[in-house]
Amino acid sequence: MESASLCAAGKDTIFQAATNLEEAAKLVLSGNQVASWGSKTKKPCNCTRSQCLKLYCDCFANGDLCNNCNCSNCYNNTEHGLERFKAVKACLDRNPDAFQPKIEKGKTGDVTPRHHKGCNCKRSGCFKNYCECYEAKITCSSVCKCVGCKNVKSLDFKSLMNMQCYLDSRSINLFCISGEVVEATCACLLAQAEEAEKEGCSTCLAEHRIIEEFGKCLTQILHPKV
DNA sequence: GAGTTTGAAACT
DNA sequence: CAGTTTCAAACTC
Repeated sequence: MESASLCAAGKDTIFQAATNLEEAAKLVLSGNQVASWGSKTKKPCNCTRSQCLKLYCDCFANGDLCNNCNCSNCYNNTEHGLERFKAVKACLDRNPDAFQPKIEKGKTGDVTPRHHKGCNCKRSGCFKNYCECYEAKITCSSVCKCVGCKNVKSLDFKSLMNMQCYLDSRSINLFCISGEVVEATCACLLAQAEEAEKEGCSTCLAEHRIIEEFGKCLTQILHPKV
């Protein structure tokens, strides 16, 4: 029984290693093609210490060879194929998804792309290019572990005016919603925030839940009987 | 352009 | 797996 499971585990390990090796070979080959074609326009890197063989290097992380970069002591080229292959394999051993795109398209029917791993920003508020989500021009999601996130969906003035046009057609004035309604809405949002805090949700997730709650409140205002 | 800040990746 | 270090890009002055 135990030896059987050990055997299965061994098989898995070998299979994973083989997969990584195959993936590494593919990446090395694709990199060679990019270098020889030289057609792909990409941002040049400026690496000095990583030899462009670690994921710190954008070229390497994207599976590209360095081409017209400003890097020094670069090994991410055809002359150092073996070193590059070893580096790719080492990355894949650490993380089999290391060379997968970080931004995944939303599931079928969901048009919102999101960061695969999410960000971990603490000081930028996810509102500067330090944040991988912000840099990719997408909002943070529930997979993010960021603190003080400002990179969330928000209503802009145009959306608000469009909403008012819709409400006008129904003789509802968004800007004249009674104090009672505002108070009730705030109470709902506060309750949602407290619940999120009690459940230990991340700031980002809590914000998402509050926004969702706000959406529900708006629906209630527009369709009081629903 | 030099120095600082930032967060991902790598390392321990 | 958490804490620390290294790294290169983003940012500020």
